[in-house]
Parts: sequence; C-alpha cells; structure tokens
Amino acid sequence: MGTQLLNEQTCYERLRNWIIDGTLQPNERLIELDLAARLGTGRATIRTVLARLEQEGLVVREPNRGARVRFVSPEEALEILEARTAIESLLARFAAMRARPEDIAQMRDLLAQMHACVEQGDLVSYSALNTALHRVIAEAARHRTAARLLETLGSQSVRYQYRTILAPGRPATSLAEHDAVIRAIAVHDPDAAEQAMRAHLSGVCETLRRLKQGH
Amino acid sequence: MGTQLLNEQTCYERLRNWIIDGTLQPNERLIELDLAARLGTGRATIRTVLARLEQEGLVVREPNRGARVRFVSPEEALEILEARTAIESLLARFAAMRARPEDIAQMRDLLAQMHACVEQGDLVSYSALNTALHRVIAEAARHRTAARLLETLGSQSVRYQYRTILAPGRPATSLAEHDAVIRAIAVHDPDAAEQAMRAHLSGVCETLRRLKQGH
DNA sequence: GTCTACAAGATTGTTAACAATCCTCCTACA
DNA sequence: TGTAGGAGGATTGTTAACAATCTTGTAGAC
Repeated sequence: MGTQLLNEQTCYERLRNWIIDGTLQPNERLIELDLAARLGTGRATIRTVLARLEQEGLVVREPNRGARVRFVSPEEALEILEARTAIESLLARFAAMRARPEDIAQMRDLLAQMHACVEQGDLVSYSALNTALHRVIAEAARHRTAARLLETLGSQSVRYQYRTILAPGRPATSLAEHDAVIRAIAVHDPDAAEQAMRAHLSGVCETLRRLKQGH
Repeated sequence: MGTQLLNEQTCYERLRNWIIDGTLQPNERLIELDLAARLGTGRATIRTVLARLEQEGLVVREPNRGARVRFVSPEEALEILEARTAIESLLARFAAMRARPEDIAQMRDLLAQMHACVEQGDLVSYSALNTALHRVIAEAARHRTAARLLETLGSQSVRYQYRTILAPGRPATSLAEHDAVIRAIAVHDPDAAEQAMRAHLSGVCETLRRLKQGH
C-alpha cells in the first residue's frame, strides 16, 4: 500500500479522524512537514486543513507557534453537552414531525440491540449503538443546519462520551429515556419528543456534573 | 491610507465583514488574486482564509472551480433561525443564572432605547439595538460554547434579519417579548427566561414562515 | 549555582514560479 | 443554422525556495 497523493478533502478527513480517535492526542503539536509527509501532500494543503480544523474547534493555532490538538477541559465538555442538549432536543422535535416508517424501524432496531447490550453488560457496544441511534434521529429530522452543528459539537467531545454510561444505575435509566424519545417520535408528537430528549440529555449532563465533583 | 500588509487573522475578519455587510454579494465569485490584491497579502493567506470561511458556512468552495459567497435560501434562513432559537434559549437560561447587576442594567438600558425607537417608528435603529441586546444576553450567560455557535449562525443569516420586524404589529409584540425575557433574567429565573426567549424566537420563526408563504 | 546573551536548529510565514484544470469564444463542418 | 472541436486565457492547485520567528542548548558573567 504505497503512499497515495491525497487532495485537501481527504487530508482533512484523515487528520480529523486521527484527532477524534486519539491517534493524535490533546495538546500534541501538529508540525506541518510531519503531517505533510505522513499524508503524502504538501505543506500548503496541510496549512488550509489546519485552518479548517481550527474553525471546527479541533485544533488551536497560534501565530508563528504552530498548531496543536485542542485540549477540551471537563468544564468545556460539560458546556458542549449542554449545547448538544439544546440542538438534539430540536432535532428530536423535527424527527417527530418528519420521521418516515423506515427511520422509526431503524430506531427500534437499534434500541433493541441496546437492550441486549445492557443485559449482557457490554457497555462498549452500547456506547457505539447509542451514538448510532442519535445519528439516526438527527437524520430523520432532515434539518441540515442543526445536524451540522451537532456534528461539530460531537467531534469535540468524543473523549468524554464513554464516561457517563459507567455511572452506577445509568445504563437502565439511559435505556428508559431512549425508549421514551423513540416512542414520542413514533407517534409523531413533537412536544413529547423534544421533552423526552431534553430529559435524557439533562440526565447525562447531571451525571457528568456529579462525576466532575467526584474527581 | 496606503495598503498595509495584513496578517491572516486581519484578512479573515475583513473578508468576513465584506460578506456579512454585503460588500461581497451572495453567489459572487471570490477570486484569489483579486482578494489578495485588495487585502494586500498573498494567495496563500487568502486560501487559508477561504477555507476557514467555508467551515464557518459563509463561503462555498468547489475543487478547481474556486470559491463563492454562499447563498442562503429562505428555507435555510428559517432553519438557521430555528437553531438560533434552541441556542438562544439556552443562553437566556444561563444568563438568568449568571447575569451580574451591570449586565442587567445594560439590558434595561437597551430595552428603553428600543422602546423609544418603536415610538418614533425608527425600525433600522431598532434592529441594531435588538442585535446588541441579544449579544449582551449571550455575554451575560458566560457560556462560550453556545455563544460561539450563535455567532456563526448569526453571521450566516444577517441578510434576513431585517425582514420580520417589518411585519404589521411585530414591533409592539417583539418589544413585549424582550421585556419578558429581561424581567425573567433580572429575577434570576432560568426556566422563565428560557421559556420567554423560546416564545420570542418562535414568534419570529412564525412570522418568517408567514412572510415566506406570502411571497 | 543561577541568570543572561547568543548561536544553531527547527518551524512557521511568504513569495514566486510552474502545472493542471476549467471556462469562453471562435472556427470548421454537417 | 446548429453543433463538435479546439485554442487561448483565466483561475486554481502544487511545489520549492527563501525569510522571519521561535525554541533549545551552551557558554560566560556574577
């Protein structure tokens, strides 16, 4: 597998993934020549990619001092989650208005799998399914502006997403909350869906706040 | 005033302003050499600035075909307003929790000026004051994540912000709604503040929907 | 032993030139 | 008359070299 020549968009996606999956760690310096060599492209491309990632909140650049992976503090992670609550509640509302039968079937399928995971104590798969479910809801809402905001918020806080589900009693609660959200969407009740999603994510916020206190 | 040499940040801000204030019109092509000459910098700088503005939603770039000012359709403007509603409600909630006496005084001052504008029928000044008031509320919330989202949303939809206030009966209603928001913030009632802000912006959304139907 | 000054290396910022691509307009041909 | 093809110009994409800035390590003064 030789090093291919990559265009800007591909470089952007790869670098973004490296930051999100932790290949590049928070506060790690991003040296242009380094990245250019690793991605098989020139410095100019890396430069514009870094600018984009800064605008997206994944990277910090300082004049004459280069770029580094942005470190998101626990306080910031909470802020991000609060903002997500606002956006996802909106998306749940629209999903209740615009979801098609296929969308709802997919949600129920994922929910059933999540149920199985909790019974088996497989919290890693549960987290993945949870992310997938939220994505399906976002897509069912057919609201690109909100979906876009959510995606950038999500990418900034991936490192904190596994924490809350580990709190004692959380899995069962979380499952019930998701159930309420999907039931409201299935009967096309926007108010109930928004309310249920807000309740769900407020619960997550609260858990995260308590976790922060503990440590 | 000779052409100064400008660094990236300055170029970014200037170009951004040109787009927001309409100096550069929607769908207008952004030619790198052109902008470089106008801003007194090189193509490389312009290139990264355009990448940032694309990520911010103010510019669209197509490979090998350059960049243009993004045209925001009325449908999208509505989506943006809906997202703003979610974010600003959150900010109102936090403003109610964290506003200091100075913040509240500033809000009341702006509200009084808005009152005067409505009486004199000066809707242009009213719009400006309206923007300023929302900004003060956002700052009083001390929630940088939400504030940042709001700023990018706002910049995308400036072209539509003057429309709704022109609807018959809107100024008086708008004034009353702002009054309710600020009263809730002043007595530090987060639920009421969030609710009042949501009601206010939902009203704006509704007006915009009706305006769209009309035309 | 600690601090300052300075030199060397590393990294970013800027410029210019070249290559690749796209767009426009003109011509030739059916 | 209308359409395919191609030449030329305009614009973007890429590369390399150079300039400016920062960082690091070392030597010398106190």
